Amino acid sequence: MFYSEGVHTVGIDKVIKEAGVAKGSLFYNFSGKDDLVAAYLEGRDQRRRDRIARHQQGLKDPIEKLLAIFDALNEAVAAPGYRGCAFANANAEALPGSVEAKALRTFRDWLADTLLALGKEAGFTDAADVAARLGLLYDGAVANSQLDTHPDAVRLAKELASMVLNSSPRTT
Amino acid sequence: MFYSEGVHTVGIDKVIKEAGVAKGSLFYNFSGKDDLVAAYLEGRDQRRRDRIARHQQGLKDPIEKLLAIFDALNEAVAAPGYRGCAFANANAEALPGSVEAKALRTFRDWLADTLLALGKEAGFTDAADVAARLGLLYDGAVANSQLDTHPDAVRLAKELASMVLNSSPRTT
DNA sequence: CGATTTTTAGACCGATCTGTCTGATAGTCT
DNA sequence: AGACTATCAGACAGATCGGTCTAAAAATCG
Repeated sequence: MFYSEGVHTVGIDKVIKEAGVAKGSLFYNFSGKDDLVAAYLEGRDQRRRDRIARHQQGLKDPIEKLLAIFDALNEAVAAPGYRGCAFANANAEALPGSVEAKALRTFRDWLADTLLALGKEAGFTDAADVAARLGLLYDGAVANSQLDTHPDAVRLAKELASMVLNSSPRTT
Repeated sequence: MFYSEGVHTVGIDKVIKEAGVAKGSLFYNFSGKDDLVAAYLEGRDQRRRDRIARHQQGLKDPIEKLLAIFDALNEAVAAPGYRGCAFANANAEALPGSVEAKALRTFRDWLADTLLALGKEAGFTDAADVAARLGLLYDGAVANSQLDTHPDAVRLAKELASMVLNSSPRTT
């Protein structure tokens, strides 16, 4: 519900009704709504990383691993009810320092690190630049899929990513 | 305030206090908060289109006009307090059919139409494909700038856009 | 079994939300 | 001047918000 309707829009009462649980139980297990939202976002983060790892499984070539990230995204986008990046959405109306902002930062940093590490592993002369370009394409695919419900956005992004990877100079 | 703090976060009372206006006056001029939000988003839409038009001013070549869109974006991103696309942010926690959703659709449709029209004007064999790629890069630049505060995202996107434009087949 | 933990339904709290209403005041027209 | 339009400050309403509390029931565990 937080994902499909928005963190602000969904109140505690809606949550307990949907979960079929007493209000007291919720606050017995979570210190407050912030805590609940943090748990929601942590779950999202974990599942997203798992999905990427699953699509990278068995691949040796770091370039293929980079491209597999787009395959993982493609799976997510194709899922019914896709509404874009949960972290970006939650952050859109959250204040700096909020749990939403922290969750966003956690994922973004992980993504940037992952792209950079794979770029280095692949031997790109300017791995940071390659990582930045891929990150841009990733974000573009996410946003475009959400805002225009364009089914080909991810495929297009992967295509452009291939182009970037093929045209960037490597030491090896 | 709607832009920097979020539509849901900012209440009527905050608005009238900041505007130095009486509550009655606000509801005398606007039928409700939705109406106020709609006006806010319409203003954003107008200013964004104006900014793009300004950057395209004097240019004849449709390809240069396409690239000028990224220049306009660059100006917006560089402005202090940039927090991404106002429509996307407002829509992140809005329900389908809301004024936020309508405003988003209006701008997105305009952007898609504009890209397609310029692509056709430039004589691309597959103008729809070119427009889709540019849209993807545009969205990527917006999202990346917002989520990572990456100052070079727009420049990078324009560079990739140039690559796309140069490598796409044209009839003329 | 007894002791402890967890869940239950729902009343209740104070704060905040959008929106209304009042009655006076000010500005703008002909 | 007179009629109309707009603004004012702020009390008020009804709903909803996150969160607390109670007292009983249920589940868990040594």
